[in-house]
Amino acid sequence: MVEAPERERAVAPRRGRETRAAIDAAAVELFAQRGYHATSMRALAAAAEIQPAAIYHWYPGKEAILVHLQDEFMAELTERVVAAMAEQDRPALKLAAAVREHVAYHGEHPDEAFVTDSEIRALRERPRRALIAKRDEYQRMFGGLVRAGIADGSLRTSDPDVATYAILLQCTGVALWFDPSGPLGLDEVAAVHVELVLGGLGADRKLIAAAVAAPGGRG
Amino acid sequence: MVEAPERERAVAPRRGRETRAAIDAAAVELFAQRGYHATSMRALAAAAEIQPAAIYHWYPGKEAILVHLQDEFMAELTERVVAAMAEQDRPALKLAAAVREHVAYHGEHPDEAFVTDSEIRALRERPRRALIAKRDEYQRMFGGLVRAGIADGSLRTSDPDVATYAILLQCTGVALWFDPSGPLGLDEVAAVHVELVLGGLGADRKLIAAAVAAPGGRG
DNA sequence: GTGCTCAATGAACGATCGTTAGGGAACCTA
DNA sequence: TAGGTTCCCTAACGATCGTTCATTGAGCAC
Repeated sequence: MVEAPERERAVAPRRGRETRAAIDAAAVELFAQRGYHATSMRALAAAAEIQPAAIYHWYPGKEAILVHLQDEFMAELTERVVAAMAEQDRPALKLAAAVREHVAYHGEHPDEAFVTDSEIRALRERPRRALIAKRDEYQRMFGGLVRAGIADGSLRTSDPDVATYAILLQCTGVALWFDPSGPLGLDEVAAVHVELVLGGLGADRKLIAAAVAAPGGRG
Repeated sequence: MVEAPERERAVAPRRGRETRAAIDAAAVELFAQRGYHATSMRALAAAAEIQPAAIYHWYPGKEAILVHLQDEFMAELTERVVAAMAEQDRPALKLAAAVREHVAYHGEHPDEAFVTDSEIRALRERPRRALIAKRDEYQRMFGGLVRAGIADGSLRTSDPDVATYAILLQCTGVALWFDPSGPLGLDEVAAVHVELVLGGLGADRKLIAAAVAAPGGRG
């Protein structure tokens, strides 16, 4: 029998769980840069330096990568914001801490934030509903703080729901434009947002100054 | 000769320019709902009730539909906001008018707004650069108003650039959540945003009340 | 060293993608 | 009514998509 000519196999080193991390990193970057549908499994594999079929050892399919990424982001974001809120007592200061942490986390993880927000529609019914439920619950936290601030007289707005949407949108948007090498640091950007949010809610200057000054319980 | 059995041709009525409008309408809806890359030319054609090949009579390709849609939105938005600004004299009131018009237009055309904002990355280099240039110019208009308001002493912020980003993000976001059948009308939502924006910029209550009250020069 | 699991491979599947070729019916103009 | 143009069709192109298949080499337990 004639032996088939030994073709070299381009064997990637066996990296175990590191491979999964490489897939995740590639997915975050490419989904954010080009979008979920514009990113092929082959492009993902190339960025992770494996063959396309190897992805299926770690994930059941393309959508599962997206779901994993979004779930992780929402969980970590929620945990950090809840923790930041817990360090304050007055509603307006809780809101300020939440805004500060929300901005900081979005500035630190802009790609994850962008993918989580913008690729909801890429999900099929079931996981989409689940993610939207988490997002809604997260938003209700902020809404509750706005209402509590109004109730105790420190805040004021002609519509708490609209105000809540506006607050979250401007803070989430930081992920779209913040540049770590720009003139302002993340904590400065966060402070500006605290000022904008509380100002928009009619807080008095002393309260705003106090909220801007307090660095998330670390002071 | 044997005649081939006459198969029925599914002939759509000739609609001329109406067909183009149907393609545009289908594109706005489907691009907004599923995303540009997730929308096939076949899906577009089905929604417009024509065959896929007919699209190429009106557009040179898929990207051209997106470009047309985005250009039209940016042009109309800019025109309306510029006109609204022109009806006021003081910077803070110009800003309020711009915010009001920006919110109104986004509330009226949420799909177009969303597609224009979120599908920039789907464009190839050339049209992407062109759209980004228009968007940046539009943003600079708002930035100029913020700075002018600071210069004349009616507004105040610790960073005009961050404030400008925040203003545009919260107002643009109205396209994401506004529901015409909801409890608030578009002009009410716009008024809330005027209040939030000017409040965030430290305007005094009299100024805010004046800006909220003035319905875009019609009073 | 023998057997088993893990992590990865090359090759191929059917489906769908954007696009094009070529033709024909409807409409306008003269 | 003849001729040209407009509008839309059917059919198919090559490329690429997400995914599956059978297989293989490395490393570990006994």
